[in-house]
Amino acid sequence: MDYSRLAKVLSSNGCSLTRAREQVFGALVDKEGLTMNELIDELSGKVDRVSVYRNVTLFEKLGILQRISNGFKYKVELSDNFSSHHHHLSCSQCGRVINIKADQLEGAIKQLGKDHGFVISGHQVEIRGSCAQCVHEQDKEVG
Amino acid sequence: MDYSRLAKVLSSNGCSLTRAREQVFGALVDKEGLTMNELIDELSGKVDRVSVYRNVTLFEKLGILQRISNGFKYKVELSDNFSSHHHHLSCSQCGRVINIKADQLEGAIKQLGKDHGFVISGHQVEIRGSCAQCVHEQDKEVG
DNA sequence: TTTCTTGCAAACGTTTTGCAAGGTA
DNA sequence: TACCTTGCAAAACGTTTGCAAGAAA
Repeated sequence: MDYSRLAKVLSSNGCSLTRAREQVFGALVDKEGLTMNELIDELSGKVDRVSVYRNVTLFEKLGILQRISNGFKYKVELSDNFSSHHHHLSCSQCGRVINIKADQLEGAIKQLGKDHGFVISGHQVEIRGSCAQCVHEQDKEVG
Repeated sequence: MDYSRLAKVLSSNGCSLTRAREQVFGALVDKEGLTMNELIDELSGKVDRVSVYRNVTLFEKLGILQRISNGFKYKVELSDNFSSHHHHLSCSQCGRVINIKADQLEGAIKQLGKDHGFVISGHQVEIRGSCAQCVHEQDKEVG
């Protein structure tokens, strides 16, 4: 695992790359968003839940990760700096959050800000429904 | 206050229009979204917080109200059946959630579902930033 | 050494559950 | 009567705080 970019962001903010931070970061690399509980479970025995919370908060402040809406809970995932800007399809059946590119949305959102004199600092699009896989499973059951 | 449509939805689902439900519904009419605490405070002395929660849950199930993301908390507002479909500008400074129409987004979102074989049941767009009023206040302070 | 981090325990705010009493049909 | 609904108390979560011990510079 390459922690050099992480280490750089941390050290330039007066923080060090500790074992716990490596663990939290490592648990998020190449993953779709995780709930706090999933993240805590995955790190259980390795990092205390309190440290998970503290480092998630820190990482968010440093722009290392972001929270994404998932129903009325949230999930965490590495931020655009460590992955790339995208939006989410939330499957209500299996709970997956699928990352998608959505260039068309970006323009429409910028325009809305302009129309309403609103200075946009960020946005989030959550599309709820059933993913292709769950729809497929259902079709099999019914058919 | 006209509760006839509310009564109709309730009774067609085997529920009655009680005093508490009138109160909860009434507190939401013609309002931008409220947090649970705001709603509970507004009904304090009139409806117990537990009943507020229970009826919010019921109303959501019956499509009477919807929860909207606000940061990683949520607010509640009457659903599209009792108001009209719209999206939200969340001001991070004053906390207001401003309702907007966003026709351009609707098409883009539908298309995304198609592209990914995803059956959309609902969507939510949250645009965070500073509302015109807060930006204006700030300009005054600085200038 | 000095400062940053961690783990544990305990506090907190939000939401849910159990239950007996009060309404409604 | 039979069922719904409410309020209260208490439990269950998710998250944060205080503090003393452990790691990093």
